Amino acid sequence: MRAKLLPSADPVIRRFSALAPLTDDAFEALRRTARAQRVVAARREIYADGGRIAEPLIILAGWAYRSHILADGRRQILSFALPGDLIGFHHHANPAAASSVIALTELVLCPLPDSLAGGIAEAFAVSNALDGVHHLRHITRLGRMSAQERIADWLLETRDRLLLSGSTLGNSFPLPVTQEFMADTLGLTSVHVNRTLQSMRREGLISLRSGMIILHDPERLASAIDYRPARVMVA
Amino acid sequence: MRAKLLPSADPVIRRFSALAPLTDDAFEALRRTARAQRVVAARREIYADGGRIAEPLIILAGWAYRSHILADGRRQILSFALPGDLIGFHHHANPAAASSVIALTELVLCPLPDSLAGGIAEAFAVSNALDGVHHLRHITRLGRMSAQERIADWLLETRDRLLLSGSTLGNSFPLPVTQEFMADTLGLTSVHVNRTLQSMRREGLISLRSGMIILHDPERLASAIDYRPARVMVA
DNA sequence: CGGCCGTTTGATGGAACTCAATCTACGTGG
DNA sequence: CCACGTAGATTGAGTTCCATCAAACGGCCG
Repeated sequence: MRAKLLPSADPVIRRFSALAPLTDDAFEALRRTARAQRVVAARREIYADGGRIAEPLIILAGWAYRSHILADGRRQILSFALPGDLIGFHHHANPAAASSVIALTELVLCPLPDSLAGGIAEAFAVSNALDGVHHLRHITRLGRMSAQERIADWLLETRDRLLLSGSTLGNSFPLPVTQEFMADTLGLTSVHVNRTLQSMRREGLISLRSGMIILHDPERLASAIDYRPARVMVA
Repeated sequence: MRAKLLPSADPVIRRFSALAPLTDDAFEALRRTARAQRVVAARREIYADGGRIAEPLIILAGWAYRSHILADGRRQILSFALPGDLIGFHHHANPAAASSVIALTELVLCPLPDSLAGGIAEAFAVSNALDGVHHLRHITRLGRMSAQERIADWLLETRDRLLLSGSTLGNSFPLPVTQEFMADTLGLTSVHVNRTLQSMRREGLISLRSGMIILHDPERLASAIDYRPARVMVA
């Protein structure tokens, strides 16, 4: 376990201001709420499937995942929540969680700012819409792509999302998921994920070790599967 | 082609008042806007992928579908929009369509009411949240269910959605989709959908002819795959 | 140093795909 | 009223991804 720094509001501010123009007051409001941070251990459940969503939260650091478990134990991971992401945010009263949200890594969370003025409300709406778009893309991924395409497409999407909050390092980024998690995300088995990753390494597309991944040529990878970034607003 | 009746606001009113309590004014507003109906021919595109969403619409009658096409022609159908459903509704400015929406059957549409007071705004928010839940369920369906489970689960969900607007007839309901469409929805090929449907017929689970389907024992079917209805609010 | 979690490898099986042909229902024009 | 065209459903044979089962391997931590 490495030394723990106090996470700043940086990823959040970067992401939200990329989603909507924010005023200085909005920046200040985000910085203020980020001070009210709480830490959640890995594997802790944040929202339970079917339970009431107590309170929306912002992720300052760490990854969470949303999942659904079938009666016989099969698990589907629906999405990941990354630094700067919003979870449990809804436009209607008494929202029930449609799935569990669980901390994948240790998580640093903070509540929503008191005021959503200055563009924050718009950023939240866009963030929500982006989540929706990612869900739709995941449907296409699962329904109509091969194992290698699913992995490549998901890696590129994850990279784009991390770029938004400045959480990448050149062509590499943290990937704190086991092959088992990847399998449950992409509708495969961990054995097949393993073999597919190996073949992608052999082809020189990726390198993967100790929780970090390198995409050696994201553009080539993207054009190979005709990947294009998600968009929720007309240019 | 059968004689065409003027579609009433009935399915819409039923559905929305099931989603949120509506005032008499709200009923009246819905009835009023339903008179401004327009007809769209089957196969006509309503929103184009990536294009700007001109205007949200309500479906008075008919089915539409949302789909995404890959570069090599593979198609994934993301969802269907049924009578009483809302399409193109967003909480942020300048929304871009994340996918095409196309009329599956002939469609009767109307615009949103002038005022969203009296519970309509809340019903819209709940309707949107329900769509989101259905997308998540579709992810699980595609990622972790067998062909027969996918079909059964999707039929049960479609039935529940039609029940909301009163568009079923006992245990049967209209199903204006070819096996090709079902395949592109469920991540299968039409050949395999055909064989799976046949086996379900042989087992006495369903009957299917001329655009209508009968689920002979929805409860048995539901318990066989541990199906449970979608919910977006705590009881 | 042992236990555990995650990765890797091998052998085998099966659910679903592909390709291709036939069948059926239905609408259309002669 | 019937020949014809077409879209969709059905059937058959062969194939391929990906799943399953099982075991071995590697790194990390207590």
